[in-house]
Amino acid sequence: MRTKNELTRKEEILKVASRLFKERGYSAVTMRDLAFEMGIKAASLYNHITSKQQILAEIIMRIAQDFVQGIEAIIATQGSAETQLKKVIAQHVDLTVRHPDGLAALNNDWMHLEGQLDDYLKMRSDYEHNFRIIIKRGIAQNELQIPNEEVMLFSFLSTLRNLHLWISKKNFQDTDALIFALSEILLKGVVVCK
Amino acid sequence: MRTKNELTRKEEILKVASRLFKERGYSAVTMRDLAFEMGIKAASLYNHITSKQQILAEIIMRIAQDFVQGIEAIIATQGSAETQLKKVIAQHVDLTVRHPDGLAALNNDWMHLEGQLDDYLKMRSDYEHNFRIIIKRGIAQNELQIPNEEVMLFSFLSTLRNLHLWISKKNFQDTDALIFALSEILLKGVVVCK
DNA sequence: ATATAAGACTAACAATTGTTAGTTTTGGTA
DNA sequence: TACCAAAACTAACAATTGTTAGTCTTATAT
Repeated sequence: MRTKNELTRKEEILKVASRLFKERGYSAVTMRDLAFEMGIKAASLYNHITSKQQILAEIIMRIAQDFVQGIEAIIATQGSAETQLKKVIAQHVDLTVRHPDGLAALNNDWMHLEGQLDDYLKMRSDYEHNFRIIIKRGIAQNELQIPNEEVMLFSFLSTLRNLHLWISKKNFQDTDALIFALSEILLKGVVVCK
Repeated sequence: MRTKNELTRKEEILKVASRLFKERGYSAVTMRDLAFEMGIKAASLYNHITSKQQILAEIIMRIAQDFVQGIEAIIATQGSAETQLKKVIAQHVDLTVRHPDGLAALNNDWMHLEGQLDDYLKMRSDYEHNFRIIIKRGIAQNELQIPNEEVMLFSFLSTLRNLHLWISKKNFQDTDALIFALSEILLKGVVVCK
């Protein structure tokens, strides 16, 4: 029971911390804020975690790992570039649905990582590298038609990285519908095809 | 000369503050950090500004006003929905080029506004309201073909709001080229039209 | 040259920060 | 029941926070 409860309580802290980091940002959340939301005193947090910094690192690095592993799996499949891009979109939606608050922290507070900042930056550039591979293959095979690869990468990632602002909001119901709409809008645009 | 210098010095503070807020976020920047970057002591800042909070508010509200006024002017023109959307894109690029750091602060730190938070939120929802008007008109006139209006709004705004991450970066040269590429990608998508 | 005011400075404040040490409470197991 | 460890507590710390009060410096306009 020791191990099980320890994990549970620590996970609870990470969950509450994610929400607070999303609402106010890492720097504006104090250990006393976090403790209050947990219904305990600040000093008690340290029975479960070792530092505020560790909380942030754990929230961010777990999710970052999921993304990197995910896109590597997608690259390994044999689909067309369009199919792979749809899978990337679906992965972003899926991970955002599962960790909406954590993704906000990842997006907004990664620069407050200390010991693991370099690791994070490496993972991010690996991810973008794999994204570019998909794009380049699509262009080479005449599947994609893009005026500027980097602008496309930026545009896609801007939308996908901010999904947490949309999900965990008022009228979000259907994951599959969101994936479909996003795929259509990102891949096929919005103006009527002439 | 009094007024002129006062403005200049204060503007200098706002400019340096914008950069620091972009790099670390409002809460993580101390008045001593800001003063150090200005080459003076923290207390001296208060000869030019009244509080840290006022710095943030001034940075954000000025830019927010530009956006609201800009989209109202665009709505007032007679162009097609596609033309108006291109103007919205161009406006985002233009304002981001002029205030890249300020836009980061606006995006990331608006929740730390105190007295003017409600004003800001009203301006943001006004802006989105006007954006929706353009979209709805385009749909009504069969110019736009969209599976989900709200997802399209979200996708556009995610990209446009994060332009500061792209601009003020390595290889950015040509504003017009960026506007063109963004318009193509956002409006016409990336897959080859069948 | 001198008056003036803009704008820098030093020193200090009360509050808040993350964290530690040491102690008590709690609840399940022997 | 007695024990034990998990997990809460109180109290305190050194550092840092935004800000104020009061003083000195500097440069320009008379």
